[in-house]
Amino acid sequence: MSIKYVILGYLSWKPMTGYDVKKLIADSETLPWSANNNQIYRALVQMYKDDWLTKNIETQIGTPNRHVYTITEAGRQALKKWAGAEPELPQTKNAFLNQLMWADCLAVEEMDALFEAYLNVVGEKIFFIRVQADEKPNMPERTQREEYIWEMIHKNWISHYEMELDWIRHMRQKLSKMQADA
Amino acid sequence: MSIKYVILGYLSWKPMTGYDVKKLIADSETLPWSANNNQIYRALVQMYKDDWLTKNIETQIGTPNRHVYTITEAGRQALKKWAGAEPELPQTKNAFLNQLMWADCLAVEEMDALFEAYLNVVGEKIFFIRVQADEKPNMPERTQREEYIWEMIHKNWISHYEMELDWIRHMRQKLSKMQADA
DNA sequence: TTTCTCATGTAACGCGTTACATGATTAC
DNA sequence: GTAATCATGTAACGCGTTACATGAGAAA
Repeated sequence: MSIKYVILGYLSWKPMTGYDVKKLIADSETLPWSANNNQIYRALVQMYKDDWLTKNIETQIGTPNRHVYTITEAGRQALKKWAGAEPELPQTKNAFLNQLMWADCLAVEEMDALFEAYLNVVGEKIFFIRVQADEKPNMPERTQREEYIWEMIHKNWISHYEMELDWIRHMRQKLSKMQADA
Repeated sequence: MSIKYVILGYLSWKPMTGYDVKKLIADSETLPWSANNNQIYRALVQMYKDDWLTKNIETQIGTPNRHVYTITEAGRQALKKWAGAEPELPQTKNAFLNQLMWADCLAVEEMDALFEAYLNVVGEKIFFIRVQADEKPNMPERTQREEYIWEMIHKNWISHYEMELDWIRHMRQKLSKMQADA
């Protein structure tokens, strides 16, 4: 997967500068990038060279000039092609599961503290995803279908993390029962 | 997260060569590494230098000598420390969700094909995780607790992917209904 | 005869991250 | 007076990947 298409996607809403795109990516609680300049500005330059974007430089005094990029027809076609491409598996790195693999050396209280800590980080994440959904950026007019899709993407993330919570709670209960029985 | 601790974890079962560890990682359907030599052999050398491992070289004729690594007490302590460390959020890169964000340009049949394809890749993944669970590697004797934990890790992955399936099916149905109503 | 297993390692490269650099304006 | 916002970009680095390199013995 490439961040290129995410940038291109946002530019399909309206012309923007790298700085604008950066903010959109940074504000997202679910996009898997930290919105660093290095990637975004390079990607814009590359897509400009590939004629996926046109550039309009607005000269300013004091601050750096704004490089406003606009998606071209070729850009829209590249985006569409990518949107319909063969889907990949989601790739999850769950360090917590790897910790658990070797966690049997921990005492009962230590493991319980680990569960508690995991509940906290996941719970917080859910909270922030919900907050972000309420503070939606300026979106263009959208079809009913697109609105539904975005809602479902949001639900996908929420379900993902809530499953973690249920899973941990279930495990914790079972383990404390095993402990009590022994 | 570091692959170091996964290697260390396997070595806590029994002494092994890099080649052995590589196979264990490669056979795993859920560990997020492709088991490449570059990482594994380097990690072993580094952990040996840090005195987390000792090395015993078994000379052979014809094939390269076997470098058998054994975990030390310092190694076990490092593993335990890591196992009890502050858990991180799982980091998921779901390219499919990013595709969907800009998929409204697709025709109804194209989007349906996309859903079908995603159902397939996720379904296959579930299948392979189940297969791998049946062909367990030679594991050491384990406590009841550890066995339960490993079972729950397995369930975590399965639930994760089955949630994807449910989610897609639900979405697909809803979208075809929206299509019919319009 | 070709492929697989055993067994070690290196080279080149891509993607992503943090931190650095500059500098005016506006808000607290 | 300090911090955030606007706005562009570069440098250094880490982690991970594929591919390369070698070479014997066993299996298909």
